[in-house]
Amino acid sequence: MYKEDWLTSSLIAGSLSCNPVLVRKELATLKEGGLIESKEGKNGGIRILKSADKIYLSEIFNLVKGSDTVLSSLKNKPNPNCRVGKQINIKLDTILNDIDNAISNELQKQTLEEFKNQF
Amino acid sequence: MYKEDWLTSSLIAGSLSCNPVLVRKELATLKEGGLIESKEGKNGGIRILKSADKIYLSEIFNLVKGSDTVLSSLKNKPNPNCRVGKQINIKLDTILNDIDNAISNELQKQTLEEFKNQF
DNA sequence: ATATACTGTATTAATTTTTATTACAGTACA
DNA sequence: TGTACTGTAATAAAAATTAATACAGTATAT
Repeated sequence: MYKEDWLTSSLIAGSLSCNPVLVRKELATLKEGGLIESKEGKNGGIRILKSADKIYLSEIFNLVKGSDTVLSSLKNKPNPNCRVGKQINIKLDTILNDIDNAISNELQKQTLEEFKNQF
Repeated sequence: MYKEDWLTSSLIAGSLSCNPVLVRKELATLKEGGLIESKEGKNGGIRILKSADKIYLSEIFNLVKGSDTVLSSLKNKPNPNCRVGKQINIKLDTILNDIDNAISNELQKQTLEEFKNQF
């Protein structure tokens, strides 16, 4: 097993121009989703676990997205005594979920391998 | 012409629990798009210009969205000496635009009138 | 065994973005 | 001519994101 197999969070962070801790946090999500694995200790790091041609961009999207809808976390607090306000968030949430699904469907058209091969 | 025809930014802001100035700014976009009209001066305000059953939610989305893509403003600045970094934003932008289009298509399924009638 | 270099995670600080506030010129109405 | 709006700019406050620091736990190599 070569050292180069494992990318460190520092290396990735350098490439992205961001903080290694942020990388480790975000990648924890991909790890939970089974897309990558990580190894602690010296010469450790992160590497892809699932074959890139089996990873659709939608899978990454849905993992990273988490439980919120993408376009809003619906933090507005309308008047519950208002006939519309009482229901608006429920109705909006339906649309927001439809949007998430539409995005997911769009991203299902391309695998990570296909994306990679553009370069 | 009745006073009630024109909603003031304060009234709308109250209903949304936000600031009237914010409402006036956002609605300026809808005005440019021809969805609403506004009247200055006493008893002025804002009212819908186009019939709600002719306004698809996609139209509102595209106006409010502006020129950026929804999921990112691509403010990352990858290394231009990197073979991937050099092109990544162009390739990502393609996907981000596809996503915007997918959202727009989804929102084209419903008019404002149909949304309103849920209440 | 022991120094080294990683992950994982928590806490706090800094930065950026969003929203609110204040102010006021311009306008239409009564 | 006073009043109540919009439109817009400038600044302040709040919220969200990102960065920095710290350190326990762990695997490797010597």
